[in-house]
Amino acid sequence: MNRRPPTLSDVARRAGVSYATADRVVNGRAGVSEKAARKVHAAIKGLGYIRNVAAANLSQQRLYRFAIVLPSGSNAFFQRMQVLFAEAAARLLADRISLLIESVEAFDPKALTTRMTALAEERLDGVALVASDDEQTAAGIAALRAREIPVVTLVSDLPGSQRDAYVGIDNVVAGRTVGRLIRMAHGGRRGRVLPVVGALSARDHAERLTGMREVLGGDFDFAPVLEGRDRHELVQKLIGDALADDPEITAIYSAGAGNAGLVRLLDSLPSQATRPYVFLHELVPHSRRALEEGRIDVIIDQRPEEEVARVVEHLKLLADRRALVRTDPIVPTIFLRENLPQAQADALEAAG
Amino acid sequence: MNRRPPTLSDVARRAGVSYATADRVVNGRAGVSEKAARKVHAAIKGLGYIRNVAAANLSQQRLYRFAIVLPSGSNAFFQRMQVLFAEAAARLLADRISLLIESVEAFDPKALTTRMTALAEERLDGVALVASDDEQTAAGIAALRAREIPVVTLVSDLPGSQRDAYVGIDNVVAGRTVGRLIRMAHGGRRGRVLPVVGALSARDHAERLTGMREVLGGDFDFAPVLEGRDRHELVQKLIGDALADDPEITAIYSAGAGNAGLVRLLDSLPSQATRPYVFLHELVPHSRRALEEGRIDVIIDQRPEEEVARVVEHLKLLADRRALVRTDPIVPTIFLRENLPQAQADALEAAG
DNA sequence: TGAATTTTGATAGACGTCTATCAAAATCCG
DNA sequence: CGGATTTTGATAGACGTCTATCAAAATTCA
Repeated sequence: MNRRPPTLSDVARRAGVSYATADRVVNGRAGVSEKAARKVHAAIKGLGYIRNVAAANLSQQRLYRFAIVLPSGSNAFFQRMQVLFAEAAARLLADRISLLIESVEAFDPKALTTRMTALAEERLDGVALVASDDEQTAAGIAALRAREIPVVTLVSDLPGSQRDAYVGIDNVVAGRTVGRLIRMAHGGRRGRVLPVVGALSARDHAERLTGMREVLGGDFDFAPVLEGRDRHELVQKLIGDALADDPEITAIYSAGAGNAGLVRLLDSLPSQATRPYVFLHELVPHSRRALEEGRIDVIIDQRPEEEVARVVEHLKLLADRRALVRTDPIVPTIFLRENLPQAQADALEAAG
Repeated sequence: MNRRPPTLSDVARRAGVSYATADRVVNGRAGVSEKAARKVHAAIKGLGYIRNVAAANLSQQRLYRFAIVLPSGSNAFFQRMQVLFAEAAARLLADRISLLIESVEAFDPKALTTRMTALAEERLDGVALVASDDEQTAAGIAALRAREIPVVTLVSDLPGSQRDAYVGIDNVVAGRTVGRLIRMAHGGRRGRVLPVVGALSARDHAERLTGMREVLGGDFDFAPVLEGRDRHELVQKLIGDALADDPEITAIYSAGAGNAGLVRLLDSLPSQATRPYVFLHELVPHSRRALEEGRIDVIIDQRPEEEVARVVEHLKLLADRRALVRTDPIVPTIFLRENLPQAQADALEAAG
């Protein structure tokens, strides 16, 4: 019925060459005539030969070594991501995969580049990093690639660079999604939206606003964009002032971080007054609590668990020189009070 | 720096026993004194020994054989699932995992049980199946478990049975989510919801309605529940009649299948009239198209891609007698026109 | 104590691939 | 044609685990 899968010896036999020659072909070593190579490839195809990765890894005592570079700091989202990578690392030991989780100062391209240069010296099988949008980082990626180390960008992409893949959401799509939700929440009525970002120069934040505007078009108007630098206190103060100044605001879209400040502010509002609809990004302990308690309405999440899984999957495939699967962007996920993931609750609490 | 991971020989040496004894301990074979077993376990812990699965599988020429049992028929959701499993099967060959994808007549517990009995005879390493809610199925699961074949339920659970795990959404949660969205879409105004299911006796459909009612509470009222038997024509006719009879309806929640009929009906409505909000389940070609064209508003999806990935992950872990990870239910995902996954579009078209 | 039983040790071969080596054969080039 | 070069074949050992076998040692029990 189903007999044993063909081995490389079977391939060699069918191709009419020696095992050594077949081996040279599949491992791309030099010194094989074209004719022989063709015969081997034909045999591989004919038999449906698939290299036994387990045996291969065993024979080379292969240990996959991947480095993950995350921005440090108090950002709850990246703290969560770090926890998830640490958990993954523990699990992956059984598959002989080791993750070196590194932190670099956030928003510091020089620090990132320095770290990348150091990593290029190590015998790594792949690197994942949160790219910042500048040439230094692009050069760092190129340096890694020059040493044949695959590179995956995470959360924030650098499209012009030589990275092998990007794992993260499409921020324009995320913004459009929020736009649609804002429209829904207004139930056909017009409204006035207060956009809040970390900085307008941050590509991802800007893209999110663009997306939102695409959907809300001319029907809605917008208060001036606030730049909260992703800092809790600043976010809290700016939004507080804006709401006090402008009673017409019906919705707040916070496209950046620093949302603990936003939540604190909402907390301080008189509870009987109708507050604006609030939309923000990333499911972390404080945003989760705010959603559960009805202080905010929607969280758009990029599902870091899925991102972590995909990063590892990509790095493994790249290291094995296999084709990538699931290269489509992560779909931004909408969390309401009702569909909050249960299991995460504990993990989030423990982490935060 | 990082030296080679400990092998079972290292464990034996440290425990002061022979390799053979250590091997007997880790593989649970008889004929080992308690004292020796304790020493070996201590050494395993002390060294942080992790069995090299690659080597183990190699030595046993292990080929994982999993069976996936899906309901056949024209249901677009299960058609998609079948495609996803077929794709996964091709990929997994490289990891020496073979998936036998089987179909049984939908809604036919006897057919399912017969198939399960047949599967219990095969040398399988695991079975995943869409459980139906009856004792025959539970007995079938028990029969598989009696032969040490792990069982994972998929999409539809059977909590009382001996299944090792369930992969799917919590339908009450899905219903609550829809409830919240209906509430949002009404922007604070009251409304009247038309619930449509395949059958009220179908546990998942009933649970979804329960969830929705929990959230909409007393503020909304409900038209009588329609039972469309998951058949396009019936669904189309019933809803058409209901809408004609009851002009107060502001929203339709279709918790079951047969939504091609719903879409056709919406198509036939006069385009200038304001139609009710429409919420339905499962992203498949016709529902996707309807959402893109603005004929419906929201699709709640259980992300079959993720379910497929988890099923395989669970089966593999169960076969290796390792601990399961990610046992929390799948989170129902909200799709709006704006956050439809791009890459899927082609696959869905190709499949449907 | 002595025989029966249980536990332990030592070891060999297999799984499929990789790496390396050396000799033999085929091809190239002046 | 003959020497240099390239290509091929044959094969051995390693990776870590599993399975099996056989003999030796320890323990149990009458």
